[in-house]
Amino acid sequence: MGKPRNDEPSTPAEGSASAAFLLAQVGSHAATKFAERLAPLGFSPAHAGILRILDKRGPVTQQALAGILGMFPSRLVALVDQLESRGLIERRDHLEDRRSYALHLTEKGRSSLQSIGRVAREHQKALLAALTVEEQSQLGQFLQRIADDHGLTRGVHPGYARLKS
Amino acid sequence: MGKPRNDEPSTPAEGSASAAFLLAQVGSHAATKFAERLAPLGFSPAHAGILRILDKRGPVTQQALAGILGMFPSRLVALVDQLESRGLIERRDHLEDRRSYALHLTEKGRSSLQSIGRVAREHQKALLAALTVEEQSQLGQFLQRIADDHGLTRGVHPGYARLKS
DNA sequence: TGTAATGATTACAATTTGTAATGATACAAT
DNA sequence: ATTGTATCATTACAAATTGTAATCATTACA
Repeated sequence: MGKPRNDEPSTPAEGSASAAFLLAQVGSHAATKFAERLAPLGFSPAHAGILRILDKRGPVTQQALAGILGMFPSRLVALVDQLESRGLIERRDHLEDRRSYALHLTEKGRSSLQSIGRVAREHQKALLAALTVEEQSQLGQFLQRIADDHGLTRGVHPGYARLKS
Repeated sequence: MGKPRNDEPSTPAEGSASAAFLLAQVGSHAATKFAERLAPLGFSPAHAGILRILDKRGPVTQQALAGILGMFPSRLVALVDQLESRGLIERRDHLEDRRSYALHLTEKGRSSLQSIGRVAREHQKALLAALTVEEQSQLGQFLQRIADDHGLTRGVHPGYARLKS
């Protein structure tokens, strides 16, 4: 009954699924729940992702933003339209290249981002309620190490590419 | 610099994202990578899920299977067709109700399930390579507790409902 | 019996997602 | 300068996905 060795991965057989499966399962659930909490504010996860990136990486072109989010520029158009019509971001003229816009986060957008942050914290609290604070921190470290190991971009959910507008 | 208290969740600010976000991010990545490993065998995650459930929960009707997977019965038809045409499952007559079929896993299906299991273990090994075996086990326990806490059905990925045929 | 409900399937409508075409602009090479 | 090619945002369009409704056979209930 010793612990499994590294080259002979555990097959948790009955009772608990594999960590990899659980990761996908719980991750999907987390994404769904977060989207549900976001919906009342009129945002989709993709909206939140856009605001987040604009906040962190300053003004960018739509092309660059699409690249970061891993979605087609054509799909970004509608999302940007929606956020701009709500006054959360602005399409300002790009100084050096008149083909493109420089997307800016407005004050109102920054404020929305804070609301989103609050929702995210509530979400996290509910999601991880089964763990002690200490364990939550450990979980976060494990996940961050996995994410880094696989070259995942911080703050960019691979699923943005296919989360509805 | 003490640890955050429970009613004042940590905002990891810079450097590392929140555990909830990481969960969704890494989980999505895990699902994608698993699907990629499965593709060469001619399976989608949904296929694997069906075989898995038939193996564990004996013969079931398509209606019941759709319920378990959280997908529409109409969508299941094509998936079952594909698996049956490959001889991995069978639509046998239901003894008590001639409207429905009893879906059975064949020997060949059982063998495919083993191949899938091997792929899953390779996948897990690669996915969790950044963690020690001890940490992998801990991660699995954390995730299982979260999954149980939220009433997630063991072995059923919420995303099956929208993973391509 | 007959009337409503259920299971599998098919048909269809709605949504989502990827690609290609458009018009304006930039850049590189004459 | 001028011509050709590449890029950016946008639109138009095609393909795939997904949800709903209709169908047919069968079962359950009144």
